[in-house]
Amino acid sequence: MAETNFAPEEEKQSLNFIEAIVEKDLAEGKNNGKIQTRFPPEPNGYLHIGHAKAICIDFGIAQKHGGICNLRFDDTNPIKEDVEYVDSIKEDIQWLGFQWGNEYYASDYFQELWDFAVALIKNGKAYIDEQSAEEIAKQKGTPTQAGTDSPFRNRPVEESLALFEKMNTGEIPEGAMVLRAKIDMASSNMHFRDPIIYRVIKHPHHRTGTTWKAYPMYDFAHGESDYFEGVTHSICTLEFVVHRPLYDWFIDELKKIRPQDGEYRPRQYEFNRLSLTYTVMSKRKLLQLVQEGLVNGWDDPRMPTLCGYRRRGYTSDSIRNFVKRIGYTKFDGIIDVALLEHSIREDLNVKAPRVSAVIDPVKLIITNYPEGQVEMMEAINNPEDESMGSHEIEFTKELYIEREDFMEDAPKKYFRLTPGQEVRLKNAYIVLCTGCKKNAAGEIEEIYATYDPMTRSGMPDSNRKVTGTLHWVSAEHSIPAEVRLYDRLFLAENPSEEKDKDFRELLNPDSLQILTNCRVEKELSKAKPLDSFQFQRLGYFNVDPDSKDGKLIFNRTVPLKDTWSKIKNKE
RNA sequence: UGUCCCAUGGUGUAGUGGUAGCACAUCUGAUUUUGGUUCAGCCAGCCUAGGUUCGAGUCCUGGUGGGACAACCA
Repeated sequence: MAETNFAPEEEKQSLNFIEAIVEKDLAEGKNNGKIQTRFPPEPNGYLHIGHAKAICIDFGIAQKHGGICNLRFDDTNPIKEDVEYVDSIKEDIQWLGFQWGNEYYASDYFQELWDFAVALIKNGKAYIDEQSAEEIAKQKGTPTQAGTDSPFRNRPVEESLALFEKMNTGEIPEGAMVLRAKIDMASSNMHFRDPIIYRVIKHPHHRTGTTWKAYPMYDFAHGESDYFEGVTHSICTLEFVVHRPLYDWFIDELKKIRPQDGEYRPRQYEFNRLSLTYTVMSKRKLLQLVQEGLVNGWDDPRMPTLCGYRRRGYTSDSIRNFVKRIGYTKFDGIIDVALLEHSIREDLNVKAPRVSAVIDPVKLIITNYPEGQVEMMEAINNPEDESMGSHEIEFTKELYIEREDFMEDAPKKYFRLTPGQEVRLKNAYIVLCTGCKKNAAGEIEEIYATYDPMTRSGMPDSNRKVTGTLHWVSAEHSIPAEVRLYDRLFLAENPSEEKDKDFRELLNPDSLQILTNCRVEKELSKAKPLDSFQFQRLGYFNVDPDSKDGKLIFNRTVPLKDTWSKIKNKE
C-alpha cells in the first residue's frame, strides 16, 4: 500500500448523550476524575433484552473509561424477590460478556438506611403516619391538584422515633403505619408530596431473613446506595426522570450527615427504554406468561428474556451489536424487530456451519442410480469462512427433499423440481425430474428423477447452469429429528393505545410450530446443546438443550430472508 | 387544567450555528452449488409559526403532537 502523508482518518464514532456527559465530566475532573456505574436489577424476574440495553451502557461506559461497574441487587421488597432470580441475573450478565466489579445488595445498607431515616426524623424531616394507604393516597391530591397535610405530619419527634422503632420489632401490623419524608404536599412533583420511605413487611427477606420488619422504599434506597458505593453516574430509564429531584434531595440530606471526600456527588441520567415491535417486554406480563403456562418457562425461545434468546440460538455478540445499533436517546420510539433479526443473521452467517436437514420430507428416488451404492459427497461447512473446513454426506438412490421443493404444475419462476426441469442437488448431481407417484388422496408420495453422472460437484460438466439448487438427505443415512419453528411474531399485533385490552389476546397462535418427522444428516448426531447451524435455505437452527440421546430437537433461531415467498405472494 | 421529558426518511439513530449522514426495512440490478450471502444502486427526512443571525435541524418564544408523574412496586 502506498504511503501517504496523511494520517488515516480517525474513525469518527459519534457519542450518545450519556457518553458525551461522561467524557465532559471526566475532562472537567468531576468526582475526582473517577467514573463508577452500577447495574441495579431487582431480583424479581429474569433479565430481558431491555435490560441488555441497560447493561451495555452501565458496564460499557465504565469499561471504556477505566472505571468499574458494580452489580447491585435492588432488593428492598422481599415479597417479590427470590434467589432464583439473583442466580439467573448473574448468569445472564456474564453470558452477555460483562463482569461486574463488586456484587452488592441494597439490603447490605439496611442498617445505614435505618440510621439515615432516624436522622431525618430527628431533624424534623420525617414522621410516622398512621393513616391507611387509601387515606394517604387521597391526601396526595392529583397531578393538577395540591395534596393536603396528614394529621400526623407535625407529631413530636420522640413519638415518631418510638413508633419507627416499633415498626421494626414486629408489633406493628403491615399497613398500620409508614415513615414519610416531610417535604411539600403542594409540590408539582407528586414524588415530593411527603413520599413514603419505610413500610412494614413481614415476609422474610431472601438474604436478611426476619432481621428486618421495616423496609425502605426504592426512592429511599437507590440514591443512598449510589452514594455509599461511590457511584458517579447512575444511569437508568426515562420513567425515573420524575424521581430525580427526590434522588437529589435524599443525597443532599445524606451528605449532611455523612460527608464524603472532595466534590463527589452521584448524578442520575435517563435514557429511553427499549421497546420492540410485536414483543412483550413488561416484567409483569412475562411473569404472567410463565405462571399461566402460556410459555414453557422463562427460557422459552419465544420469550424476549436473555435466557430465552440464548436458548433460541441468539448469540451475545448479536445482542450487543443490536444494542449498539439502536443507540441511547430520550426519544420514546419502537424498534422494528427486523433490526434484531438482522443482527443475529449477520452473526450466524459467519459462524454457523451449513448442514443438510429436511424438515418436511418427501422421498426423491433417483431411478437410474445404482441400488445400494453410497457416495460420500463433500460439503463445505461455511462458504463465508474457508477455515471452517468441510464434512462428508452420504448420497444414495433414495433421498428426502423438502415437500415444498416439488410442484407438479409450477409457475414460470419456480426454480425447483417440477417434471421436465433440472435442478442441482447441493454438493452432488444435477437431476432431471421425471414424475411422481400420488396416493388415493392425491398427495405426493414419491418423486422420480434421473441423475447425470457427469455432473457431480467438482466434475467438468457440473458447471452447467440449472435453475435451482436443493438440499437433501439420504433416506437411509439421515437421522430423525424434531424441529420447532417459531414465528417471527410473538404477538400478532403491536400492543398500543388499547392498554386495557388483555395482551394475552394478542399472542400469535402460530408462534410455535413443532415438526416431528424431520430428517437431518448424520453429522448432526455429534452436535452439542446450543450449537448453531444453517439448515441451508430454511434458516438458522440450534440444538435445544432438551435434546437427549437419540432425540434431537432443533429450534429455529431465525429464518433466512425469504425472497421466494414474496415472489409467490405477488402472483 | 399542573410539572417534567421528547419531536430528523417507513423504523431507529448522527449531525462544534455553515453541503443533513448512517443502519434496518422496501424496491432495482449484478454475482451465487440453495430465491441465502456478497456487491452496486433507487426511493425517502429536519412537526409548525414567529424571532435572533450574513447563515438555524441546531439558539429563543409560542403553537401542535407524543410520553411520564397521583403503588405501603422497582
